Amino acid sequence: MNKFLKEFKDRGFYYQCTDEKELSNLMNKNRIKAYIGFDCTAESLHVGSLLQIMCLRLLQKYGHQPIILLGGGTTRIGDPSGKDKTRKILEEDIIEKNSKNIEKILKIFLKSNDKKTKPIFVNNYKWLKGLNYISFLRDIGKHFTINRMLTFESVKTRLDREQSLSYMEFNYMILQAYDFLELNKKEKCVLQIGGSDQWGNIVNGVELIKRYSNKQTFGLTTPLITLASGAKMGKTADGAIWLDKKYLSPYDYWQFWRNTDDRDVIKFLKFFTDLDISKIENLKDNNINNLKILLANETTKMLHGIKESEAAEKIAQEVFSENSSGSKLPSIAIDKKNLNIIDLIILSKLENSKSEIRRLIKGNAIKINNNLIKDDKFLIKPEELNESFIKLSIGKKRHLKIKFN
RNA sequence: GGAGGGGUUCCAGAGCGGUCAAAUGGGGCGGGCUGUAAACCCGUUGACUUCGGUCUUCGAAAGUUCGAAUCUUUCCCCCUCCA
Repeated sequence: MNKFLKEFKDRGFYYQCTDEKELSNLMNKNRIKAYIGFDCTAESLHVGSLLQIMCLRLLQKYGHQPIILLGGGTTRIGDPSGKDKTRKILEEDIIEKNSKNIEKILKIFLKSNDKKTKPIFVNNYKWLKGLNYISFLRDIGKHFTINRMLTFESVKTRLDREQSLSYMEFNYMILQAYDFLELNKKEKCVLQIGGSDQWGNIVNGVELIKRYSNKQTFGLTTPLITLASGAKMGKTADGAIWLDKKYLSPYDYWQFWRNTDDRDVIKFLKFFTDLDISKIENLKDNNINNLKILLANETTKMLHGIKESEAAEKIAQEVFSENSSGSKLPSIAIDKKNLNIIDLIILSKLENSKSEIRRLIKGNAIKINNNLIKDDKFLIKPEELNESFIKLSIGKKRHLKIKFN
């Protein structure tokens, strides 16, 4: 089997392929170009897209060239796959802004120094915006039958549940197929990779190219990542795990990985780090917490760089060691004056509801310099402190250094 | 075009004139156990409070009433069925 495909499988990326054997042959013979599409609905990417990004990296590793298709055009329509409702349509300028931001994130993950594997960024708005309706119907539309389109999962679920599916959304799959055709013509792209929910859309593209230009192309999908807990990857109550400092700090990103469920750790090491498969296999018996730290370090390093990753690990050590002074913790500065505990926490912005703070105090959650605060009228007198700062703790995980000016 | 059903606190979902800041479950938060895991147990989950209470919430507005999430009217939005 082709080396790329072998590792693709070993790491657990593989779900389905339109013609694995032929693809393997082709990839053995040639460097190929493969693409993954990213839609521009959100202002940034989150860990939900990380597996696709790892696929792109893997392509580069084996000398193939990734194409990133930014769905500037298709986002204007909205993919009905996996959605039970029509999404609200975004403003044009927001889509443009989103696509630029997404491109920036992807560039962090992909190497650009080798000309042969340098990522190619394209935006399908470029070719979709100027499509002529009549000629599109004649050239492209004739290759699709409604009979078949109705059998696709994305369409079927909507119809089965008698949820409306607009004609606009119904066309999404044709446009995505057309994207592949366009990339095949312009860039000689022969492979589309995507999540398993994209299978239908990808197959459409492969078939369109077959009918339109009588060329063989391929589709490859990755599995939907399911967590041991059954939850969706990367979604927490606070929101998505963003791959952007602006929306999620490197420390919080590090913590996300550090808190991985035991049962998911090995899987994630294979998915989301560059560590050799054989090495990961050997690591299996190590202390699970050390593996989680390794996972957190590797993933954070890849996105935010080694410095941020090391800093995050150090902060974590501070935060979770029982009697630390908190010297390395994030800090804020406030004016030197007597403050009661509730006002102090409000100023720290760790909480913004006084009722909630009172509840936390009742629940034994608040500590100053590792001492439990029981009284919600507790007064902090900066003048009487030995140090120029205090460590404020809420629960076990939130700590802050407060300096008095 | 006709006939019904519904919009409740983060989510699902009870309540259908006072005892409702609103059952129950999920999620969140905090505590316990532990390993920053899972499972489990306990507490908590609108805001403010001098801890007595006070104020603001049940799609929107107006009204009936001593008193409305609960009744009436109008409006907006969802859904189901029939043609």
